[in-house]
Amino acid sequence: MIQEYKNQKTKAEETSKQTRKENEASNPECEECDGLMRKNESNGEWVCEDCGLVSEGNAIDRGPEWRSFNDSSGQKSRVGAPTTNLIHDKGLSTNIGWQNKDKSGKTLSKNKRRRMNRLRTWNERFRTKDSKERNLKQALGEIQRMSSSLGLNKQVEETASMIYRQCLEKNLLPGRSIEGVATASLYAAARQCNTPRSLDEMYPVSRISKTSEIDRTYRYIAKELGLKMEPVDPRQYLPRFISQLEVSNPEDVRHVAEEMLSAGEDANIHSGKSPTGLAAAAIYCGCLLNNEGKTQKNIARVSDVSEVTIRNRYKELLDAHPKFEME
DNA sequence: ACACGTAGAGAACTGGT
DNA sequence: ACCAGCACTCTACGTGT
Repeated sequence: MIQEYKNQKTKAEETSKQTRKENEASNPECEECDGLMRKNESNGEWVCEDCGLVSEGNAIDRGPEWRSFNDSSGQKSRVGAPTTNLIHDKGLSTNIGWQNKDKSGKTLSKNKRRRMNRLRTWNERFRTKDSKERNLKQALGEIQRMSSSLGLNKQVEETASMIYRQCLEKNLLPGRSIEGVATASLYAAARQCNTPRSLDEMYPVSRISKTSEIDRTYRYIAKELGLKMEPVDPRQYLPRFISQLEVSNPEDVRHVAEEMLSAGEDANIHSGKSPTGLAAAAIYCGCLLNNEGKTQKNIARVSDVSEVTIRNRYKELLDAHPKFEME
């Protein structure tokens, strides 16, 4: 008996370790240096491991509450799951127990039982009170299913859920399928979270019969919600790429790269180009001018951009910069 | 080994009908 | 709603230093 209890305990410890690991994998990235943010469990703040930046955006600790309410037993009790956008009512709804017993465990009288039944019925009606709620419930399930088979993280799921909620609020659903809007939301969310998946990747995991429907729906909701799909600032990638490159003077390289990017912006050669490509090219310039001896191949590997693109972009950047203008 | 250039294919978007 | 064209990036080569 005791042995069994111990086994259970170690099993529970193992699973909690595992979930902690999984949680860490979905930790947000630092806005300043792209390092991994870690949560300080005592106050719920997110702190960057690399630069020490403290994020205020998520200052509320939504973790479950593990504390003792009953001093005599000393057992810790869990108050509830963290709120999440992934459950249609954010997990905040009331549930009425099915046992017809009062708090001391006594069976309820016939009259009270009938009353509880009525309460349950109405509670259920309010919980999924209209078509929107039921709709949302189904869509969020779809989003989670697709997200997991595409290997997207929780952050993307949450973002997709937010987008879907906005579609509902703005009444964009009528005339469109739940599947379509859910898939489009996930597609948009994956892009916003910098882990994009192509439309062709989305198609097989969705329950959509036509490829073009995802494309069309995505365009529609992006337009209606004013989703900002503007390309990210190439500067955002500099610190991460440079640190992965392991150059001797990261600051100098970064300085030159930023200068090149600014000159490129002034010359308006950045529009339509991939931000990672521009960042990689700017870093290549920085390495050349600082004699870091990094090849295009080195940079292509850390930036996930082809050598060809680096070549094309870096020549444009040089042309755009007044200092290096071709004679 | 590296830099550079080119061709052909493919993905995402735009605009015309 | 559909299709064609676009500007871009990719892979896979070949060439020159």
